[in-house]
Amino acid sequence: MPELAEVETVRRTLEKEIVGLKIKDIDIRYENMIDCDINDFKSNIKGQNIISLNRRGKVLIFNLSNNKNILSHLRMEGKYFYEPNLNLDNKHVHVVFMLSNGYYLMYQDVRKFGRMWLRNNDELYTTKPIIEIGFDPVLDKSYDVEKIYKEIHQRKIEIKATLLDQSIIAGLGNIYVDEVLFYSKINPHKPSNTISIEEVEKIIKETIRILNLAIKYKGTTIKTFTSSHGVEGEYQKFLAVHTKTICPCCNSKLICDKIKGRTTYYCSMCQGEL
DNA sequence: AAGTTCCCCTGTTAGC
DNA sequence: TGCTAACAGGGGAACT
Repeated sequence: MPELAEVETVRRTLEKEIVGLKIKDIDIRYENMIDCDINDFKSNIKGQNIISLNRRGKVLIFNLSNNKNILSHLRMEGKYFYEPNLNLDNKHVHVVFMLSNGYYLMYQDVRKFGRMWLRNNDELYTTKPIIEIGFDPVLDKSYDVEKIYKEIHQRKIEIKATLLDQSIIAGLGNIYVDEVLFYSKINPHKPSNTISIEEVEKIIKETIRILNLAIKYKGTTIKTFTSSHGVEGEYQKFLAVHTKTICPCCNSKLICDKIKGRTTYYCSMCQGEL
């Protein structure tokens, strides 16, 4: 569920809380969360200062004083809590960082889909997961429309499925991709190889506009299966089609179906035929 | 190289 | 009431 806007909101919140602090110790309670040797992970982190907190696509990057970085992908339900007390009753807390000011940074993930990696500064952008991440619509101030058009146009799958692929445009997930396609007036089922370069430009501009607006409102909070104690955003008030039933533009009934196994909302009137 | 399928997880909900 | 199966979904791995 956290998409670029939510991850950026988490980054901004955490940045104020933890940058400058030292990681005194780390407790990994669910080992599959870590994508490398647990002991290497621990020994490389313990005793390091948190220099900065960055982001690329949906990946959080904790830059440490030993030129290493903790990469964290929240996937579906990952959340960070920064609190003075350790909550051991919470069975969904899988990683605990003990900080130099006595506070705890706890990573909670009900579905356990999240992952963490450890990368050196010099390999950060040339190894997975970040090497797979394409144009970041919020961080990258310029883009090559021709290149993005080519990457989209050479695929035959539905445009929504292509936009969910982080290697072309990064940061869109199931909610914002529906919004972007609605405002771009493009049917999500349209084959990617029938998308024109003008439509690609529209998609990029709407992606930049919508993600920045969503960040302004601290992301979208939609009721998931679990009650969330994480960052509560406001952007759900501005959603045009995702989770809605009536088109805000023409008042016709929205269509709700599946693309790549993802629930998809769109207006067949406003977003045209295939 | 692109596309397809399976898999990881667990809380919630529909169905019997 | 209690059980089971289906479902939700981002992305990686393996395979075609």
